[in-house]
Amino acid sequence: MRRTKAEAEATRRQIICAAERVFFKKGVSNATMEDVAKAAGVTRGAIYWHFANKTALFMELYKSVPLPQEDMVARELESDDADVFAVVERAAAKWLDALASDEQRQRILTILLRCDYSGEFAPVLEKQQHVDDDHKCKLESALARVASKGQLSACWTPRSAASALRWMMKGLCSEWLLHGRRFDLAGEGRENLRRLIESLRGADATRAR
Amino acid sequence: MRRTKAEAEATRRQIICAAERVFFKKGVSNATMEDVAKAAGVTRGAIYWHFANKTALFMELYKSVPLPQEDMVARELESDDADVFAVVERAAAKWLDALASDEQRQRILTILLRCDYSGEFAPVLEKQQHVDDDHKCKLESALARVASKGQLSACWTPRSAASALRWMMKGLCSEWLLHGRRFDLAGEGRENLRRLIESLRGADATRAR
DNA sequence: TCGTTTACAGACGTTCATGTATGTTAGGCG
DNA sequence: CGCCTAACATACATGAACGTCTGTAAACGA
Repeated sequence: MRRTKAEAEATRRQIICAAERVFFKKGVSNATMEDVAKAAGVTRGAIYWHFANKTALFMELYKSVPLPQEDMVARELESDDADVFAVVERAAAKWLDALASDEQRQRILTILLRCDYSGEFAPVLEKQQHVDDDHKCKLESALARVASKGQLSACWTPRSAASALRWMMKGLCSEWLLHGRRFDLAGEGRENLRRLIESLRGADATRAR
Repeated sequence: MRRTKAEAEATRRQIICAAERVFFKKGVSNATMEDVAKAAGVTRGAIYWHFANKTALFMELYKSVPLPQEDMVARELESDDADVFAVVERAAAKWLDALASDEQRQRILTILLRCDYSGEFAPVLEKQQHVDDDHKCKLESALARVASKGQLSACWTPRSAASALRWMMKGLCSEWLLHGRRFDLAGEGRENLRRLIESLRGADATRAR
């Protein structure tokens, strides 16, 4: 019953897919390898062949999902003449659309939000921290350029504006994912984003449409 | 070695205190009753005497910490002539101060942020959801009254403003607790809150100090 | 075509945490 | 003052999950 290379790759994908569903349903720490094996229609032996342990499986899921930061710090942000606000709004909206229409991505992000990062998964949290820091820096310096052109409302500093944007995005997604996706993420998310950005813009905020 | 009532109550508190430290360090799911017992200087027998199991211990911790919502939906908010913005800002700032100066509260909230709510702890998450909903409603209706007086900026609706406020608070606290408390929570938190609220206020935002 | 290795299934041994059951001692109460 | 029970400590039984080891049949390379 030796499988061909293609078949092996297929079962590997089955295992990852099953892990995603099981982790989502029972939580990472409560899920057992046996659970994942059953859901994938294989035995634990197969899983241990493809992955070292549960941590490795989790890492695989973590690697497989694009985070909002990757989109939001688009290269365009670095160009000096870009409309930073528009770029950020577009990128965020695009990412929200992608999340809203991809159930798999929803499950994986939910898993990442719910899981316990103490112990074995601590490095993941640390890495996430660095990604966050980096994203914050990029956003902040872009907003600093905006401010130097006098296009940032007097209410805000580059730093606080960057924080507000990031927290808004995170709060939005967290609430949507953890509280049962009870509102229209793409619609309301985009709307709220737009409102915040309007507030960040200078005096022309009130005459914007 | 039968203890007096007072002594028993003391060991009970020791256990809770130890659980807090151990849960914080190893995470709820990775922590064992033996760990907690050692940290408390007792045996597992003592813990099982005072608590049914680890879930009960966790619930005890959950009950013991005041959440920001309780302060933010102060009764003052319901009074019709109150300055809603000022009330919210003061309540939030007060809560941030309390958190920043109380390490125990920090640890407990960190535990609650990190832990895996699938399975046994799911009810906690649900309850949290209802508290959140309730808080959102209260805040929203208060902001609706503000809007009816024309004191809410044209950029915002009551609903989006309430969301923005809540997400800002959550993002602020989450980042501070999960990323190693690397900034001044009370100071920067209050500052950002103030900026957002200034943006929520009407046209007088720019002439505010 | 034949040996080797891959891709698993299944069995095994071990660890480890949990919950309970029992033992023990002293406090509180009549 | 003596009994009962509170407040634990200790010992025990159980089971679940893990990781490994062996078996095996077929794919793949030479």
